Amino acid sequence: MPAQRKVSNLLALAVLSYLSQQPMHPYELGRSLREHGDDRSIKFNHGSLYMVVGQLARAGLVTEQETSRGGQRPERTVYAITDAGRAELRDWLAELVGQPRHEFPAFVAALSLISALPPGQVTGLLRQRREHLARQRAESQALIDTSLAAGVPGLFLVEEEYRIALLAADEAFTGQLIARITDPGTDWTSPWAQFHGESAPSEEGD
Amino acid sequence: MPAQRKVSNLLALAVLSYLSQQPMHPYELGRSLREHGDDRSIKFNHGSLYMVVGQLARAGLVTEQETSRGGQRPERTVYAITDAGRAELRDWLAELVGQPRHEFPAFVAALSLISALPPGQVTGLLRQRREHLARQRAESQALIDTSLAAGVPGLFLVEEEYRIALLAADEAFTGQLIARITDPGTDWTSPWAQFHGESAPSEEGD
DNA sequence: TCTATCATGTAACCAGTTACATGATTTT
DNA sequence: AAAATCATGTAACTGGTTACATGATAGA
Repeated sequence: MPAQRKVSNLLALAVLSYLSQQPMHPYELGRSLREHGDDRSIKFNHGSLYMVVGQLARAGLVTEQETSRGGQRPERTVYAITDAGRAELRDWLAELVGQPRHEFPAFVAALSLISALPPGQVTGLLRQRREHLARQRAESQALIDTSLAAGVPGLFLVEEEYRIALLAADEAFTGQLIARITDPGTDWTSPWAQFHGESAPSEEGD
Repeated sequence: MPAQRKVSNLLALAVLSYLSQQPMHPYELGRSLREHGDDRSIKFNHGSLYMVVGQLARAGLVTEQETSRGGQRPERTVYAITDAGRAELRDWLAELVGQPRHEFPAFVAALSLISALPPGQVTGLLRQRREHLARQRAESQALIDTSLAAGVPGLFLVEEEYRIALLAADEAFTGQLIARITDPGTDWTSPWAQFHGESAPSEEGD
């Protein structure tokens, strides 16, 4: 087994990465993450940042560097990455890139139970889905375009391109699924429809 | 905002679906889930089942139907779905199919921080990744083939086909990314390599 | 100057995982 | 009959989210 990480939350990876550039206090980390749009790639909220930084500190991957009070503001604790932290960052990143793990997207769960809805309703929902996906894809593309125009190097936009690739594949799959359900030649639609007391859905409007 | 679900764990969706067929006790639910291979689509373990069933009961979406003791075995509590539970099942499924939510796959996180690794190492890792993906895709395909041969209707294998579609897209993207990094014509590889004190990686072996 | 928003952190709560417990079968 | 595995559940712990608290600045 691959040596369970002491801190498994992916937010910790981002924290290590940012701290490898320069020491910061948690709030500043949050600001930086948002500014760089990393909140699109890594789930986080105010609370989880403090939690993760605490975990990293307990694990010895970061240390309190100074506890300064600027003016009358609450104490801000600045953290710095340690050598162990740098090693963890490299090792963890390498693992994530080199060894894809089995994940559980919500749509997979939904598909595995899809027979609980009648096929007529499902085709409608799938059409809706396709539109949502197209819109999301367009948004991602727009984000890339404006970023590039603003001078952001392409290297820092690969994750967005990856997202687009997945969205496109999802869209294509969704379209094919609609076709298969509405295609009267398919074997599995009729029993499905009958189970729900429906007749097979027509192929209008695809 | 879309009326936060009282129980948000996707395992609960599967539980509702299975209980809509017939009442069962938690352990039996677990067995059924594994037998149908739903553990590939929905993350669960022994403990989380009991938790989720408890949550569903508190939310009124399922009820204890009977508490039978068969022989000397520990008490088995059998649960049945309620009308509210059936409504929740339909509504939740419809939402999941019709409105794709923003998700956070690990590889997206890794890509967003990829500049922390030197490009030479990254290309190697990406090649590794591509092989892993190909293997996973082959496994999924094999699973589909044997299931179909065993008489499982295609309707119950769509989620596996979806997974294959995503894996294929991922593979393709990974290949293109390797090409872009090793392509000496690309603008973003050189500064990246220099930042790590490397020369740009060559395009051998792709 | 009152109100809103920013900046910063802590505490309480809930969800999820791991470990424990125990009687019943089956295998050796 | 001892050991392993199945069947079933509970309890303890850890991770994550939401809500709370509070001084500082900026806008009305």
